[in-house]
Amino acid sequence: MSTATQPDDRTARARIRDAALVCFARDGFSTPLRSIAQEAGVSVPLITHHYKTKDALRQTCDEWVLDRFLELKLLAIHTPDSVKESLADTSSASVLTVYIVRSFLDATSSARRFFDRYMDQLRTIIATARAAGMVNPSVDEEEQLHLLATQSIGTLMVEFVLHPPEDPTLFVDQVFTSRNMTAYMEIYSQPLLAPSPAMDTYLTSIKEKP
Amino acid sequence: MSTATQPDDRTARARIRDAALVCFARDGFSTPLRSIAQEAGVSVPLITHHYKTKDALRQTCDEWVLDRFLELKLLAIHTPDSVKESLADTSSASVLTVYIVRSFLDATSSARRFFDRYMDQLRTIIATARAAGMVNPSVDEEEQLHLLATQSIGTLMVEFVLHPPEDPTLFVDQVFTSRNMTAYMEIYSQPLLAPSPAMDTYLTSIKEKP
DNA sequence: ACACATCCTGTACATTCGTACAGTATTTAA
DNA sequence: TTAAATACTGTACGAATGTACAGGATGTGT
Repeated sequence: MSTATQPDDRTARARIRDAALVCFARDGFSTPLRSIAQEAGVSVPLITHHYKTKDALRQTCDEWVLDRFLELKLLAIHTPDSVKESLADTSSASVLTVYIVRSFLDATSSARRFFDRYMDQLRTIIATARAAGMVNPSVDEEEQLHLLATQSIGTLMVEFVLHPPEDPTLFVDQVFTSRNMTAYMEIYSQPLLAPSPAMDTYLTSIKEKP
Repeated sequence: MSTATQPDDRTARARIRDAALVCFARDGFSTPLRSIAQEAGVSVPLITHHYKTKDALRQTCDEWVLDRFLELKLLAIHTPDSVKESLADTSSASVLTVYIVRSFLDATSSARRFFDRYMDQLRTIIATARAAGMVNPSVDEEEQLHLLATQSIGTLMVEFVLHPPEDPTLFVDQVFTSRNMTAYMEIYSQPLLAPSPAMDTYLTSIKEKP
Protein backbone atom coordinates (compact mmCIF):
# COMPACT_ATOMS: atom_id res chain seq x y z
CA MET A 1 0.00 0.00 0.00
CA SER A 2 2.83 2.37 0.80
CA THR A 3 4.45 1.93 -2.56
CA ALA A 4 1.18 2.25 -4.40
CA THR A 5 1.15 6.03 -4.38
CA GLN A 6 4.82 6.42 -5.16
CA PRO A 7 5.25 7.24 -8.84
CA ASP A 8 8.01 4.75 -9.58
CA ASP A 9 10.87 3.43 -7.51
CA ARG A 10 12.82 1.95 -10.34
CA THR A 11 15.55 3.78 -12.14
CA ALA A 12 14.88 4.68 -15.73
CA ARG A 13 17.25 1.98 -16.90
CA ALA A 14 15.26 -0.69 -15.10
CA ARG A 15 11.99 0.83 -16.27
CA ILE A 16 13.18 0.59 -19.86
CA ARG A 17 14.16 -3.04 -19.40
CA ASP A 18 10.83 -3.93 -17.85
CA ALA A 19 8.94 -2.07 -20.55
CA ALA A 20 10.93 -3.84 -23.23
CA LEU A 21 10.18 -7.16 -21.58
CA VAL A 22 6.46 -6.46 -21.61
CA CYS A 23 6.44 -5.14 -25.16
CA PHE A 24 8.53 -8.02 -26.48
CA ALA A 25 6.28 -10.56 -24.78
CA ARG A 26 3.07 -8.86 -25.86
CA ASP A 27 3.89 -7.69 -29.39
CA GLY A 28 6.99 -9.63 -30.42
CA PHE A 29 10.54 -8.52 -31.00
CA SER A 30 9.65 -6.36 -33.97
CA THR A 31 8.13 -3.87 -31.56
CA PRO A 32 9.39 -0.37 -32.42
CA LEU A 33 11.65 1.33 -29.95
CA ARG A 34 9.09 4.12 -29.88
CA SER A 35 6.52 1.78 -28.35
CA ILE A 36 8.97 0.67 -25.70
CA ALA A 37 9.83 4.29 -24.97
CA GLN A 38 6.16 5.12 -24.57
CA GLU A 39 5.59 2.10 -22.33
CA ALA A 40 8.52 3.16 -20.16
CA GLY A 41 7.55 6.83 -20.19
CA VAL A 42 10.87 7.97 -21.61
CA SER A 43 12.21 9.23 -24.91
CA VAL A 44 13.67 6.99 -27.56
CA PRO A 45 17.24 8.32 -27.40
CA LEU A 46 17.35 7.51 -23.71
CA ILE A 47 17.04 3.87 -24.61
CA THR A 48 19.99 4.08 -26.96
CA HIS A 49 21.84 5.99 -24.28
CA HIS A 50 21.60 3.20 -21.71
CA TYR A 51 21.59 0.27 -24.12
CA LYS A 52 23.49 1.10 -27.25
CA THR A 53 21.38 -0.73 -29.80
CA LYS A 54 18.04 -2.50 -29.89
CA ASP A 55 19.76 -5.86 -30.14
CA ALA A 56 21.75 -5.10 -27.00
CA LEU A 57 18.53 -4.22 -25.20
CA ARG A 58 17.06 -7.53 -26.25
CA GLN A 59 20.17 -9.37 -25.12
CA THR A 60 19.81 -7.74 -21.73
CA CYS A 61 16.22 -8.92 -21.55
CA ASP A 62 17.31 -12.41 -22.55
CA GLU A 63 19.86 -12.54 -19.75
CA TRP A 64 17.33 -11.22 -17.30
CA VAL A 65 14.79 -13.88 -18.23
CA LEU A 66 17.50 -16.52 -18.15
CA ASP A 67 18.33 -15.49 -14.58
CA ARG A 68 14.67 -15.78 -13.59
CA PHE A 69 14.35 -19.11 -15.32
CA LEU A 70 14.17 -21.14 -12.14
CA GLU A 71 10.80 -19.59 -11.39
CA LEU A 72 9.42 -21.48 -14.34
CA LYS A 73 8.84 -24.79 -12.63
CA LEU A 74 5.49 -24.79 -14.29
CA LEU A 75 7.06 -25.72 -17.58
CA ALA A 76 7.79 -29.13 -16.09
CA ILE A 77 4.26 -30.39 -16.07
CA HIS A 78 5.12 -34.01 -16.64
CA THR A 79 4.86 -35.20 -13.09
CA PRO A 80 1.54 -34.97 -11.25
CA ASP A 81 3.23 -33.30 -8.29
CA SER A 82 4.56 -30.39 -10.26
CA VAL A 83 1.09 -29.86 -11.64
CA LYS A 84 -0.12 -28.64 -8.30
CA GLU A 85 2.90 -26.40 -7.92
CA SER A 86 2.11 -24.80 -11.21
CA LEU A 87 -1.22 -23.57 -9.94
CA ALA A 88 0.49 -21.37 -7.37
CA ASP A 89 2.45 -18.48 -8.85
CA THR A 90 1.21 -17.69 -12.31
CA SER A 91 1.16 -14.07 -13.39
CA SER A 92 4.82 -13.27 -12.85
CA ALA A 93 6.05 -16.47 -14.45
CA SER A 94 3.50 -16.19 -17.22
CA VAL A 95 5.20 -13.15 -18.69
CA LEU A 96 8.50 -15.00 -18.63
CA THR A 97 6.88 -17.96 -20.33
CA VAL A 98 5.40 -15.80 -23.07
CA TYR A 99 8.76 -14.10 -23.51
CA ILE A 100 10.43 -17.46 -24.03
CA VAL A 101 7.74 -18.59 -26.43
CA ARG A 102 8.32 -15.37 -28.35
CA SER A 103 12.02 -16.18 -28.47
CA PHE A 104 11.23 -19.51 -30.06
CA LEU A 105 8.80 -17.93 -32.49
CA ASP A 106 11.56 -15.53 -33.44
CA ALA A 107 13.80 -18.52 -34.18
CA THR A 108 17.04 -16.91 -33.07
CA SER A 109 19.97 -18.29 -31.14
CA SER A 110 18.55 -17.23 -27.78
CA ALA A 111 15.92 -19.94 -28.16
CA ARG A 112 18.69 -22.54 -28.11
CA ARG A 113 19.97 -21.21 -24.80
CA PHE A 114 16.51 -21.37 -23.28
CA PHE A 115 16.11 -24.90 -24.55
CA ASP A 116 19.40 -26.06 -23.07
CA ARG A 117 18.53 -24.48 -19.76
CA TYR A 118 15.14 -26.14 -19.81
CA MET A 119 16.64 -29.55 -20.56
CA ASP A 120 18.97 -29.18 -17.59
CA GLN A 121 16.03 -28.32 -15.38
CA LEU A 122 13.90 -31.15 -16.70
CA ARG A 123 16.77 -33.63 -16.40
CA THR A 124 17.03 -33.25 -12.66
CA ILE A 125 13.26 -33.33 -12.22
CA ILE A 126 12.90 -36.56 -14.14
CA ALA A 127 15.96 -38.08 -12.49
CA THR A 128 14.50 -37.59 -9.03
CA ALA A 129 11.11 -38.77 -10.22
CA ARG A 130 12.74 -41.87 -11.67
CA ALA A 131 14.63 -42.52 -8.47
CA ALA A 132 11.31 -42.33 -6.63
CA GLY A 133 9.85 -44.88 -9.03
CA MET A 134 7.35 -42.46 -10.49
CA VAL A 135 8.83 -42.45 -13.98
CA ASN A 136 9.58 -45.61 -15.90
CA PRO A 137 13.03 -46.26 -17.40
CA SER A 138 13.75 -45.61 -21.05
CA VAL A 139 15.90 -47.16 -23.75
CA ASP A 140 17.70 -43.86 -24.34
CA GLU A 141 16.98 -41.54 -21.48
CA GLU A 142 18.79 -38.54 -22.90
CA GLU A 143 16.96 -38.85 -26.19
CA GLN A 144 13.67 -39.24 -24.37
CA LEU A 145 14.49 -36.15 -22.37
CA HIS A 146 15.08 -34.26 -25.59
CA LEU A 147 11.73 -35.39 -26.94
CA LEU A 148 9.89 -34.42 -23.76
CA ALA A 149 11.48 -30.99 -23.73
CA THR A 150 10.62 -30.53 -27.39
CA GLN A 151 7.04 -31.58 -26.81
CA SER A 152 6.66 -29.24 -23.84
CA ILE A 153 8.01 -26.14 -25.56
CA GLY A 154 6.26 -27.04 -28.80
CA THR A 155 2.93 -27.43 -27.05
CA LEU A 156 3.31 -23.99 -25.54
CA MET A 157 4.14 -22.53 -28.94
CA VAL A 158 1.15 -24.04 -30.70
CA GLU A 159 -1.15 -23.11 -27.85
CA PHE A 160 0.16 -19.56 -28.02
CA VAL A 161 -0.41 -19.33 -31.76
CA LEU A 162 -3.87 -20.88 -31.61
CA HIS A 163 -5.08 -18.86 -28.63
CA PRO A 164 -2.92 -15.75 -28.33
CA PRO A 165 -3.58 -14.10 -24.96
CA GLU A 166 -4.52 -10.45 -24.95
CA ASP A 167 -2.72 -10.19 -21.63
CA PRO A 168 0.59 -12.10 -21.32
CA THR A 169 -0.09 -12.45 -17.62
CA LEU A 170 -2.91 -14.90 -18.20
CA PHE A 171 -1.22 -17.28 -20.59
CA VAL A 172 -0.32 -20.14 -18.28
CA ASP A 173 -3.75 -20.14 -16.63
CA GLN A 174 -5.18 -20.35 -20.10
CA VAL A 175 -2.96 -23.25 -21.13
CA PHE A 176 -3.10 -25.50 -18.11
CA THR A 177 -6.82 -25.98 -17.88
CA SER A 178 -8.20 -29.13 -16.32
CA ARG A 179 -9.32 -30.28 -19.76
CA ASN A 180 -5.81 -30.07 -21.10
CA MET A 181 -4.33 -31.68 -18.02
CA THR A 182 -6.59 -34.68 -18.42
CA ALA A 183 -5.25 -35.40 -21.87
CA TYR A 184 -1.72 -34.80 -20.63
CA MET A 185 -2.03 -37.22 -17.76
CA GLU A 186 -3.59 -39.87 -19.92
CA ILE A 187 -1.10 -39.66 -22.78
CA TYR A 188 1.82 -40.04 -20.40
CA SER A 189 0.36 -42.68 -18.09
CA GLN A 190 -1.38 -45.02 -20.50
CA PRO A 191 0.04 -46.27 -23.80
CA LEU A 192 -1.48 -44.72 -26.89
CA LEU A 193 -0.44 -47.45 -29.28
CA ALA A 194 -1.68 -50.97 -28.64
CA PRO A 195 0.91 -53.74 -28.55
CA SER A 196 1.35 -55.41 -31.93
CA PRO A 197 3.83 -57.93 -33.36
CA ALA A 198 5.43 -55.30 -35.56
CA MET A 199 5.73 -52.86 -32.72
CA ASP A 200 7.16 -55.47 -30.34
CA THR A 201 9.84 -56.57 -32.76
CA TYR A 202 10.72 -52.93 -33.39
CA LEU A 203 10.98 -52.11 -29.72
CA THR A 204 13.01 -55.21 -28.88
CA SER A 205 15.32 -54.55 -31.82
CA ILE A 206 16.19 -51.06 -30.67
CA LYS A 207 16.77 -52.33 -27.17
CA GLU A 208 19.59 -54.56 -28.38
CA LYS A 209 21.26 -52.09 -30.67
CA PRO A 210 23.35 -49.53 -28.71
CA MET B 1 15.30 -34.87 -69.65
CA SER B 2 13.28 -33.10 -72.31
CA THR B 3 12.22 -30.34 -69.99
CA ALA B 4 15.70 -29.88 -68.58
CA THR B 5 16.94 -27.68 -71.39
CA GLN B 6 13.75 -25.68 -71.77
CA PRO B 7 14.17 -22.32 -70.05
CA ASP B 8 10.87 -22.32 -68.17
CA ASP B 9 7.48 -23.66 -69.05
CA ARG B 10 5.55 -21.90 -66.34
CA THR B 11 3.84 -18.60 -66.84
CA ALA B 12 5.28 -15.67 -64.96
CA ARG B 13 2.33 -15.68 -62.60
CA ALA B 14 3.09 -19.26 -61.58
CA ARG B 15 6.80 -18.54 -61.37
CA ILE B 16 6.13 -15.68 -58.98
CA ARG B 17 3.94 -17.88 -56.80
CA ASP B 18 6.56 -20.63 -56.70
CA ALA B 19 9.31 -18.14 -55.94
CA ALA B 20 7.25 -16.63 -53.15
CA LEU B 21 6.64 -20.09 -51.75
CA VAL B 22 10.35 -20.84 -51.66
CA CYS B 23 11.30 -17.47 -50.22
CA PHE B 24 8.59 -17.58 -47.57
CA ALA B 25 9.62 -21.08 -46.54
CA ARG B 26 13.34 -20.30 -46.54
CA ASP B 27 13.45 -16.77 -45.15
CA GLY B 28 10.08 -16.20 -43.52
CA PHE B 29 7.20 -13.96 -44.46
CA SER B 30 9.15 -10.78 -43.89
CA THR B 31 11.04 -11.52 -47.08
CA PRO B 32 11.13 -8.35 -49.23
CA LEU B 33 9.21 -8.38 -52.47
CA ARG B 34 12.50 -7.56 -54.15
CA SER B 35 13.93 -10.93 -53.11
CA ILE B 36 10.90 -12.74 -54.47
CA ALA B 37 11.18 -10.79 -57.70
CA GLN B 38 14.82 -11.75 -58.04
CA GLU B 39 14.07 -15.40 -57.27
CA ALA B 40 11.37 -15.39 -59.94
CA GLY B 41 13.46 -13.44 -62.42
CA VAL B 42 10.93 -10.64 -62.80
CA SER B 43 10.56 -7.06 -61.68
CA VAL B 44 8.85 -6.04 -58.49
CA PRO B 45 5.92 -4.17 -60.11
CA LEU B 46 5.02 -7.30 -62.04
CA ILE B 47 4.27 -8.97 -58.74
CA THR B 48 1.91 -6.21 -57.74
CA HIS B 49 0.43 -6.38 -61.22
CA HIS B 50 -0.62 -10.03 -60.90
CA TYR B 51 -1.22 -10.08 -57.16
CA LYS B 52 -2.30 -6.68 -55.95
CA THR B 53 -0.56 -6.63 -52.56
CA LYS B 54 1.99 -8.70 -50.73
CA ASP B 55 -0.68 -10.00 -48.38
CA ALA B 56 -2.73 -11.18 -51.34
CA LEU B 57 0.31 -13.00 -52.69
CA ARG B 58 0.74 -14.71 -49.37
CA GLN B 59 -2.92 -15.64 -49.28
CA THR B 60 -2.53 -17.23 -52.67
CA CYS B 61 0.41 -19.24 -51.40
CA ASP B 62 -1.60 -20.26 -48.34
CA GLU B 63 -4.43 -21.55 -50.50
CA TRP B 64 -1.98 -23.36 -52.74
CA VAL B 65 -0.35 -25.10 -49.79
CA LEU B 66 -3.76 -25.89 -48.33
CA ASP B 67 -4.69 -27.59 -51.60
CA ARG B 68 -1.53 -29.67 -51.52
CA PHE B 69 -2.05 -30.53 -47.87
CA LEU B 70 -3.02 -34.12 -48.50
CA GLU B 71 0.52 -34.83 -49.63
CA LEU B 72 1.63 -34.27 -46.07
CA LYS B 73 0.82 -37.70 -44.70
CA LEU B 74 4.22 -37.57 -43.11
CA LEU B 75 2.94 -35.22 -40.45
CA ALA B 76 0.93 -38.12 -39.08
CA ILE B 77 3.80 -40.07 -37.63
CA HIS B 78 1.88 -41.57 -34.77
CA THR B 79 1.23 -44.96 -36.28
CA PRO B 80 4.14 -47.21 -37.20
CA ASP B 81 2.66 -47.79 -40.65
CA SER B 82 2.68 -44.18 -41.66
CA VAL B 83 6.30 -43.99 -40.63
CA LYS B 84 7.31 -46.07 -43.60
CA GLU B 85 5.17 -43.98 -45.90
CA SER B 86 6.94 -40.89 -44.74
CA LEU B 87 10.25 -42.19 -46.03
CA ALA B 88 8.99 -42.12 -49.61
CA ASP B 89 8.34 -38.63 -50.98
CA THR B 90 10.26 -36.08 -49.00
CA SER B 91 11.65 -33.11 -50.89
CA SER B 92 8.39 -31.84 -52.36
CA ALA B 93 6.45 -32.25 -49.15
CA SER B 94 9.32 -30.88 -47.12
CA VAL B 95 8.92 -27.41 -48.58
CA LEU B 96 5.22 -27.52 -47.78
CA THR B 97 6.02 -28.60 -44.23
CA VAL B 98 8.50 -25.78 -43.76
CA TYR B 99 5.98 -23.34 -45.20
CA ILE B 100 3.39 -24.47 -42.65
CA VAL B 101 5.90 -24.27 -39.82
CA ARG B 102 6.67 -20.74 -40.95
CA SER B 103 2.97 -19.95 -40.83
CA PHE B 104 2.86 -21.06 -37.23
CA LEU B 105 6.01 -19.13 -36.39
CA ASP B 106 4.35 -16.09 -37.89
CA ALA B 107 1.39 -16.63 -35.54
CA THR B 108 -1.28 -15.41 -37.94
CA SER B 109 -4.75 -16.72 -38.68
CA SER B 110 -3.57 -18.98 -41.49
CA ALA B 111 -1.92 -21.19 -38.88
CA ARG B 112 -5.35 -21.90 -37.43
CA ARG B 113 -6.61 -23.08 -40.80
CA PHE B 114 -3.65 -25.41 -41.19
CA PHE B 115 -4.23 -26.75 -37.72
CA ASP B 116 -7.91 -27.47 -38.35
CA ARG B 117 -7.05 -29.19 -41.59
CA TYR B 118 -4.43 -31.28 -39.85
CA MET B 119 -6.81 -32.29 -37.10
CA ASP B 120 -9.31 -33.48 -39.70
CA GLN B 121 -6.61 -35.51 -41.37
CA LEU B 122 -5.34 -36.96 -38.12
CA ARG B 123 -8.87 -37.72 -36.94
CA THR B 124 -9.55 -40.15 -39.77
CA ILE B 125 -6.12 -41.73 -39.45
CA ILE B 126 -6.54 -42.41 -35.76
CA ALA B 127 -10.15 -43.53 -36.22
CA THR B 128 -9.14 -46.23 -38.68
CA ALA B 129 -6.17 -47.19 -36.52
CA ARG B 130 -8.47 -47.47 -33.53
CA ALA B 131 -10.92 -49.58 -35.51
CA ALA B 132 -8.05 -51.89 -36.36
CA GLY B 133 -7.15 -52.14 -32.69
CA MET B 134 -3.82 -50.43 -33.12
CA VAL B 135 -4.69 -47.42 -30.99
CA ASN B 136 -6.13 -47.70 -27.52
CA PRO B 137 -9.33 -45.88 -26.55
CA SER B 138 -9.27 -42.60 -24.66
CA VAL B 139 -11.38 -40.88 -22.05
CA ASP B 140 -11.90 -37.84 -24.31
CA GLU B 141 -10.89 -38.77 -27.81
CA GLU B 142 -11.41 -35.34 -29.31
CA GLU B 143 -9.32 -33.73 -26.61
CA GLN B 144 -6.64 -36.36 -27.05
CA LEU B 145 -6.68 -35.66 -30.77
CA HIS B 146 -6.16 -31.99 -30.05
CA LEU B 147 -3.19 -32.79 -27.85
CA LEU B 148 -1.63 -35.11 -30.42
CA ALA B 149 -2.01 -32.53 -33.16
CA THR B 150 -0.52 -29.86 -30.92
CA GLN B 151 2.41 -32.08 -30.01
CA SER B 152 3.08 -32.95 -33.66
CA ILE B 153 3.08 -29.39 -34.96
CA GLY B 154 4.89 -28.16 -31.87
CA THR B 155 7.62 -30.73 -32.26
CA LEU B 156 8.16 -29.62 -35.84
CA MET B 157 8.35 -26.00 -34.74
CA VAL B 158 10.92 -26.61 -32.02
CA GLU B 159 12.96 -28.85 -34.27
CA PHE B 160 12.90 -26.15 -36.92
CA VAL B 161 14.06 -23.49 -34.50
CA LEU B 162 16.79 -25.65 -32.96
CA HIS B 163 18.12 -26.98 -36.25
CA PRO B 164 17.05 -24.62 -39.02
CA PRO B 165 17.71 -26.28 -42.40
CA GLU B 166 19.79 -24.36 -44.90
CA ASP B 167 17.71 -26.03 -47.59
CA PRO B 168 13.96 -26.36 -46.90
CA THR B 169 13.94 -29.48 -49.03
CA LEU B 170 15.88 -31.46 -46.45
CA PHE B 171 13.86 -30.62 -43.36
CA VAL B 172 11.75 -33.76 -42.98
CA ASP B 173 14.71 -36.05 -43.57
CA GLN B 174 16.50 -34.11 -40.88
CA VAL B 175 13.62 -34.39 -38.42
CA PHE B 176 12.58 -38.00 -38.78
CA THR B 177 15.85 -39.67 -38.05
CA SER B 178 15.88 -43.15 -36.59
CA ARG B 179 17.07 -41.74 -33.29
CA ASN B 180 14.05 -39.49 -33.04
CA MET B 181 11.70 -42.23 -34.17
CA THR B 182 12.91 -44.50 -31.40
CA ALA B 183 11.92 -41.98 -28.76
CA TYR B 184 8.64 -41.38 -30.54
CA MET B 185 7.72 -45.04 -30.66
CA GLU B 186 8.64 -45.57 -27.05
CA ILE B 187 6.80 -42.56 -25.66
CA TYR B 188 3.59 -43.57 -27.39
CA SER B 189 3.75 -47.32 -26.82
CA GLN B 190 4.98 -47.55 -23.24
CA PRO B 191 3.73 -45.44 -20.33
CA LEU B 192 6.12 -42.75 -19.15
CA LEU B 193 4.60 -42.32 -15.74
CA ALA B 194 4.51 -45.31 -13.42
CA PRO B 195 1.18 -46.19 -11.82
CA SER B 196 0.73 -44.62 -8.41
CA PRO B 197 -2.19 -44.29 -6.00
CA ALA B 198 -2.51 -40.56 -6.66
CA MET B 199 -2.43 -41.08 -10.40
CA ASP B 200 -4.95 -43.91 -10.29
CA THR B 201 -7.45 -41.96 -8.28
CA TYR B 202 -7.01 -39.01 -10.62
CA LEU B 203 -7.54 -41.11 -13.72
CA THR B 204 -10.56 -42.93 -12.33
CA SER B 205 -12.07 -39.65 -11.16
CA ILE B 206 -11.92 -38.11 -14.60
CA LYS B 207 -13.39 -41.25 -16.12
CA GLU B 208 -16.55 -40.82 -14.07
CA LYS B 209 -17.02 -37.13 -14.62
CA PRO B 210 -18.43 -36.42 -18.11
C1' DA C 1 31.06 28.60 -7.03
C1' DC C 2 32.69 25.87 -10.74
C1' DA C 3 33.80 22.10 -13.69
C1' DC C 4 32.24 17.84 -15.15
C1' DA C 5 29.96 13.60 -15.65
C1' DT C 6 25.41 11.66 -16.03
C1' DC C 7 20.69 11.72 -17.41
C1' DC C 8 17.47 13.02 -20.78
C1' DT C 9 15.11 15.17 -24.97
C1' DG C 10 14.15 17.12 -29.84
C1' DT C 11 15.52 16.90 -34.36
C1' DA C 12 17.16 14.85 -38.17
C1' DC C 13 19.29 11.46 -41.23
C1' DA C 14 19.85 6.95 -43.72
C1' DT C 15 17.82 2.78 -44.79
C1' DT C 16 14.30 -0.37 -45.99
C1' DC C 17 10.04 -1.60 -47.69
C1' DG C 18 5.43 -1.69 -49.98
C1' DT C 19 3.04 0.57 -53.36
C1' DA C 20 1.60 3.99 -57.14
C1' DC C 21 2.44 5.98 -61.57
C1' DA C 22 3.95 6.60 -66.24
C1' DG C 23 5.43 4.40 -70.05
C1' DT C 24 6.94 0.46 -73.25
C1' DA C 25 6.68 -4.00 -75.42
C1' DT C 26 3.86 -7.90 -76.64
C1' DT C 27 0.01 -10.45 -77.53
C1' DT C 28 -4.90 -10.69 -78.87
C1' DA C 29 -9.15 -9.50 -81.28
C1' DA C 30 -11.76 -7.51 -85.04
C1' DT D 1 -3.84 -3.69 -90.39
C1' DT D 2 -5.32 -1.54 -86.39
C1' DA D 3 -7.05 -0.99 -81.90
C1' DA D 4 -7.15 -2.66 -77.44
C1' DA D 5 -6.00 -5.42 -73.78
C1' DT D 6 -2.37 -7.62 -71.37
C1' DA D 7 2.35 -8.26 -69.68
C1' DC D 8 6.20 -6.01 -68.01
C1' DT D 9 9.82 -2.42 -66.44
C1' DG D 10 12.01 1.99 -64.42
C1' DT D 11 11.40 5.51 -61.34
C1' DA D 12 9.77 7.50 -57.46
C1' DC D 13 7.01 8.50 -53.42
C1' DG D 14 5.51 7.89 -48.56
C1' DA D 15 5.71 5.56 -44.34
C1' DA D 16 8.17 3.21 -40.71
C1' DT D 17 12.23 2.50 -38.09
C1' DG D 18 16.97 2.33 -35.98
C1' DT D 19 20.47 5.38 -34.98
C1' DA D 20 23.53 9.65 -34.70
C1' DC D 21 24.07 14.36 -33.22
C1' DA D 22 23.57 18.64 -30.69
C1' DG D 23 22.04 20.53 -26.71
C1' DG D 24 19.73 21.10 -22.17
C1' DA D 25 18.75 19.72 -17.27
C1' DT D 26 20.45 17.73 -13.05
C1' DG D 27 23.31 16.12 -9.79
C1' DT D 28 28.22 15.58 -7.85
C1' DG D 29 32.80 16.25 -6.48
C1' DT D 30 36.38 19.78 -5.60
